Amino acid sequence: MYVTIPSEVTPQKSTNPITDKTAQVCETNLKTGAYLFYEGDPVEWLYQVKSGVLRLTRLLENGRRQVIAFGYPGDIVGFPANGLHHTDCDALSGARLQPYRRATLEKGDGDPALHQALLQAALREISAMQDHFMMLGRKSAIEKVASFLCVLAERVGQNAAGETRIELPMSRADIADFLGLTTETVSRTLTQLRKSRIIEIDNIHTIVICRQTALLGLSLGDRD
Amino acid sequence: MYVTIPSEVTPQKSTNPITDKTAQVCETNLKTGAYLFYEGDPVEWLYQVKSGVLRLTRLLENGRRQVIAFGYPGDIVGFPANGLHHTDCDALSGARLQPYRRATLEKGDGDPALHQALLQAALREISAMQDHFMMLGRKSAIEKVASFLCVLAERVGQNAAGETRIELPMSRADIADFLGLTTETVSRTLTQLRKSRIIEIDNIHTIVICRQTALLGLSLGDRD
DNA sequence: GGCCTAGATTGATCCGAGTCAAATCGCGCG
DNA sequence: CGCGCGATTTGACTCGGATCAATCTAGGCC
Repeated sequence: MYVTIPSEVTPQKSTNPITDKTAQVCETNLKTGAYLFYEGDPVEWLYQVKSGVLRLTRLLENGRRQVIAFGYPGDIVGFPANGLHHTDCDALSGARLQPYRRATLEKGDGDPALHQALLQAALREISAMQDHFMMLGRKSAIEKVASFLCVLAERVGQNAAGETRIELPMSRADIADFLGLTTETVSRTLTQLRKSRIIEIDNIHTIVICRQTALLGLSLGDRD
Repeated sequence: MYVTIPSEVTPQKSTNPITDKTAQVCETNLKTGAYLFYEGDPVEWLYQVKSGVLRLTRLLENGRRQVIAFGYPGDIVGFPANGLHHTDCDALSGARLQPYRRATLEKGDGDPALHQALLQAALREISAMQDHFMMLGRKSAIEKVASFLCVLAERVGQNAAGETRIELPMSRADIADFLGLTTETVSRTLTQLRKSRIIEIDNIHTIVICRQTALLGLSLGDRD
């Protein structure tokens, strides 16, 4: 899940499942907390998330961490760079995954349609990451948090009675490391949004967006 | 040019020219300041930079700007997302470019080797952008500037008498927008590096790195 | 040469987010 | 049920980098 600027939602939803009529390999499962791969591992498979949420992280030598992305259903993770994984990847909640052979992306042998789909996914990822640059480089804490919630609402929000409910399987620290903030700042910002009645915090891992338009405005930098 | 963490230079240099024995299309030239494409344009060509430096930028609605990347010789620019360019691109200095048809990347017809090379370039770009995430999200001003100079030194530095000289065709504002800083902070940080005799500022667009090891240390977050 | 101007530098001040610390919450477990 | 511990929230304070403003510099041009 790459946080994109809400105003420019990609026209063709990345949640469309890749055609799996030719899938040679069965889905696999990954338990909560289990690792799918580590940075430096040789890439043998790419994975499309079918259910659950993955976390992709990188560590800086001095212990600082960056959450590169959250992998939500529809997303494809594990693109190789020089044949190797360049992030760690583990499951925030039990996940079902559809593996695709690395050769399908790189050689295209076997299934041209699948090759094509994987290639397009890689190209979309480049674009999504560029959106994330704006986020990390140029947005304030409240804009970052508001953007994050808006994207999640768009991707996995459950609408009911004019409100949108979203589950946050990740910790505050994960959100902080994704947005380039500290846990304290994430927590304070959520409190601030709650106090201005834009969101409700149902429980730590469930947020209800009450005033979507206001949140969207904040994510774009409108003064409160 | 994507700023990567100096300690993990990609083993196969991205400056290796893609085989152009089968290049159907001649090189094209781009004058300083001229635009190669704009955000939203349909992608017809990808371009490999042969000489000169390109600048890829995105604008946020409220005027804030992010420099996504600088395109140095060997880099490939113009990867499509849903068939469209997702950045503006202009030349910081007169550039020679080798165009490749978009179909060569996406369909692979004609030249499988070229298709393969473009695909690998796209995958390397994903990895390079993840490095940049660490930069934008987790590094201080001095670490950012030091990292930037180290990468440029590695990519295009001219070694002489134990010193490395680098040309900066971009303005301080470009560097700032690339690193997620302000021009003032970039300027102050360069002054600070100059005063601690780690670099010399020959003229505004030429920097000499005197103490490469110290600069590398700063880029990794060692306390000065 | 001398002016003009955009870009760069430097200075003073402010503020947002980080840091450090303490209190609180929530859940698993004996 | 009460305990213990990690995650979260809240508070007080600090500081790095932004902001606002004032030079300074170097080309470009007459």
